[in-house]
Amino acid sequence: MDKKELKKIFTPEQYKVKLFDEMGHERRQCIKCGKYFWSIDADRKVCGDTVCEGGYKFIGKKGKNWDFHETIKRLTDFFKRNGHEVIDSYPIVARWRADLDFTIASIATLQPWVTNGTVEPPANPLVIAQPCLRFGGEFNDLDNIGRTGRHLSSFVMFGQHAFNSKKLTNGYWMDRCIELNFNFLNKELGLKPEEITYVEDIWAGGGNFGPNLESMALGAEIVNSVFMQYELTKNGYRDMDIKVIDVGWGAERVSWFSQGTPTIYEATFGPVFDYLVKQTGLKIDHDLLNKYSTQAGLLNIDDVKDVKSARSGIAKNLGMTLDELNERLGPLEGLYAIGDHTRTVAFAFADGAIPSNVGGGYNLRVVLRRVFNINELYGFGLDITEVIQKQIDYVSKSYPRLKNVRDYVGTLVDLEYDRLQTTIKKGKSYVKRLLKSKSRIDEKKLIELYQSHGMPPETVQTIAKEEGKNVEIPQDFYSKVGELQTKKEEHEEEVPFNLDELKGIETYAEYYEIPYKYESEGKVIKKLDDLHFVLDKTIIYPIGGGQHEDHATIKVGRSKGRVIDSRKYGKAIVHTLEKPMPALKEGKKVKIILDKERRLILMRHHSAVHIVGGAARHVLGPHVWQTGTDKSVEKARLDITHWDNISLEELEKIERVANDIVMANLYVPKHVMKRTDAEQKYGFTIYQGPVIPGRNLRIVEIPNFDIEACGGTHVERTGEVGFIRLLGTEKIQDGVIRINLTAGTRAVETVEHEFRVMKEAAEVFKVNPEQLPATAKRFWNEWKEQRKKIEQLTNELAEAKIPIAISNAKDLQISSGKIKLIAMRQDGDIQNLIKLADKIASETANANYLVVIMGSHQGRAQIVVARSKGTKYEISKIVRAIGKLIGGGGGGKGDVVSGGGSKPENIPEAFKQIEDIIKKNL
RNA sequence: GGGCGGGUAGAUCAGCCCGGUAGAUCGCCUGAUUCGCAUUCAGGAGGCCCCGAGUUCAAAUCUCGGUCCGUCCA
Repeated sequence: MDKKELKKIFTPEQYKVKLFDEMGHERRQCIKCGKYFWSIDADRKVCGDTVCEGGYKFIGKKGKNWDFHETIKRLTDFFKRNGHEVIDSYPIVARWRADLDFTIASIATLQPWVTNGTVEPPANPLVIAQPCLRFGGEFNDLDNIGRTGRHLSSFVMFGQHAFNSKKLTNGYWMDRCIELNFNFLNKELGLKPEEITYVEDIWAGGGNFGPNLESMALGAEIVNSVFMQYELTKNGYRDMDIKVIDVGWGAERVSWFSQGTPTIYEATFGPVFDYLVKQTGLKIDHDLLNKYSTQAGLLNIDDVKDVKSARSGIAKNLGMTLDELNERLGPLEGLYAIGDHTRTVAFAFADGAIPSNVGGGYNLRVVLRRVFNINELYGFGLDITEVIQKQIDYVSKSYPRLKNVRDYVGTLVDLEYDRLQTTIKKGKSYVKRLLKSKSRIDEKKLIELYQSHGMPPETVQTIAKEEGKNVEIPQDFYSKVGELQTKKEEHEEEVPFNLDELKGIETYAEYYEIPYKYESEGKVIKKLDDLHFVLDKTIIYPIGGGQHEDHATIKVGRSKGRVIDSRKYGKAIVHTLEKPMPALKEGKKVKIILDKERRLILMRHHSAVHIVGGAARHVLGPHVWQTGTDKSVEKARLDITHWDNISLEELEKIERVANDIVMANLYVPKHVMKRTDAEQKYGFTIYQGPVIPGRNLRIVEIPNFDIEACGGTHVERTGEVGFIRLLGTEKIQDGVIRINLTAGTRAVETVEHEFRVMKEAAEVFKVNPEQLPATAKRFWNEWKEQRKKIEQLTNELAEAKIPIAISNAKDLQISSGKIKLIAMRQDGDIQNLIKLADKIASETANANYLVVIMGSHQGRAQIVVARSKGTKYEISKIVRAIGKLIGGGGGGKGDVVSGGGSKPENIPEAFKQIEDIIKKNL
């Protein structure tokens, strides 16, 4: 359904809320844009949107003058007074969402579980001052940040949410929502009733849609109240089970509106902006800025291409060209962008995001690099780490968690700066080399430079200009690059049976009760086919949370079977048999005898991963988050966020801390609790593992060390893990390090294996393992020396033979004249033979000599044929012919060619035939 | 998550397409020039060509796998 079709659904009545009725708001159509709006001002002809209004009217007009923090406080207090519960903000890194890297809206924190009804809302109605990140998309091209005066890559969305369903009766709908909205704008923000208009529209997204009302005043859209009401179906649409009020107050926008500063940036960054101006000594042309800002609202950012043309339109209105405008406002806009980007980085770092070459971390890298580039471009000379620290100082008044990153901001910034410098340096020298070797760099090369070496075509062009060469950039370069992007194929996991059969079937997970229960009974409640069945309760753990599944022997009466796979589908746990078992029928009782060894290893590995994760956080810092794990019978692995490779010292430290926890033999309590309670009690660090749906969370707690929501099987006491051995680390991607480890018996085996390897190596050298490194080094060096000496000696030996060989040359008559043939036997490395032949060829330069050297080496025959330098005999033919005789071939180009074969015993015969071969081939 | 580029002397890189003697520049060492330094000249040392497997008479070069570094996109 497109918007036109949707519009038919919404009648004016649907928008007519109680407030409009009571206060006498009338519905009219905007003479500019044609949209319908509600207002009590009878003279009003336009809807109030910026474009229709002809620009911003609030700029330069001091309102309530709320800064960033006060705005949040005012909003919070207002809604608290009006029956809303205040919820702590979620992290900006959306770990609970598989489909998002970052939190992009306040409602995202409640999706999908609250909005789909799995989980009750933490409160109803509620408000949440949620920091959000938006790096791209139609509304937020990074390039435009700083230019439009109102766009931010990070912002606080003050979410006002209410939920309505049969069960959720404490919510409210449009009437109350707009009443609150009006009261806030009027009584708190101080707007006159006639200044406020409400514009009708339809919101749609994510398969849902509903009406919405945009609150406008003084040429600005202040907030959009969305009423999520319908969901799309195959045949149309229907009411949602839970209707949701989704109002996202832009804290920065409200703050800006109340201050009337030229742009949102002065209003938002507060003292940080003053700092930036002071540090750079930038002189701001206030007159121009004010004029520009009033009109900047007209920049139609729905279409990125339009920003340029809209800007030149504004420039024209201001009586200058676009270039002039860019020149005069450029540095200030750069400063705005730096303010925005550093704030974003501070928010992202605070919740554990790390710049990377993959995923959301890449966005962060791009943002940081833009900061460096802008700083350079305008010669600001800002200390970026310091700017970020200033942002932390300011923002942490409302978001204290930002302070956690103080210690490592500098490390990350420096690391990223160095990386950028290296990339630029390498790219530059590569481009320069290309320019020297090739006369022009074509489109294909430009794309390669950009995609593989990070060199934007503009930079390539600049460098080329410096070298006095011209490089043409295709107009549609970036879209061409985009086209090359391969579409990714999504392949769904194949299920060997019909999932519908599992509807309403539930297995009780008995494995949680006592982790050391190895025998139990269950009843077959569903048999899907010969191999797959479901029990009413089971101790066989299904694969999940990175932990591999249990195996078991099962008995039905006297017949036995093996369970070799176990998986969870919805609430049912499906076991897979090794081979069909006729005795196993629905309704039958089954005895389960768990594969104890396997369970123990998996359990130890799982607990060990928690312990090592805690140890890594302990040793490396609070920025460490788990991004993935795998626990198999052989080993376990743990992926964590960290900006650099883990050094051997750090690894040893982690191993020691981990084993300290093991030896402390701490009790590991597990408790199932409400998701919202767990979040409140332990914080969001419980979400280390994969996304866990559902109302309740199982919390696995290693007291004062590591607390995670986790559905795996775990030891009762840490001591049962036995021993943890770290195998090593690898860098999966920038910002993610994998730690491989083993625990318990496997750890002992690991150490045994390491010891054996070392012992065997030491035995070869006949030394103590202690002396192994020194001895190996010595042998290595000696080997290199001796290899060189051998080479040198064979060289000398060969050289000594040269005069004799030359004097023994035999005259040979061929069709084109006379030649002198040197045929000699020399065993040894082919390289040496080649060198010998080359020397003879040099010494007999221009003298019609032909050299044939044959010999054996390591059971194989080798031939080298050479000609006097300066002659042009086709010797590759000769070597190929000889090669055939000794079971091989040969070839080459130049004065020396080589070949060989597998039959050294034929060498004497080959020598006999040499003259014939030469005569035939020359 | 997907794609692309790369790993060769202490450093920066060429050679790879099209298999056949492993190179350049800088740096280092020695000698000459110089009162000494810089300079210049002459000579020299320095390479498991990332690792492993395959193809081949022959692999830095071709194929496959791994590893490390870089980069772009979603």
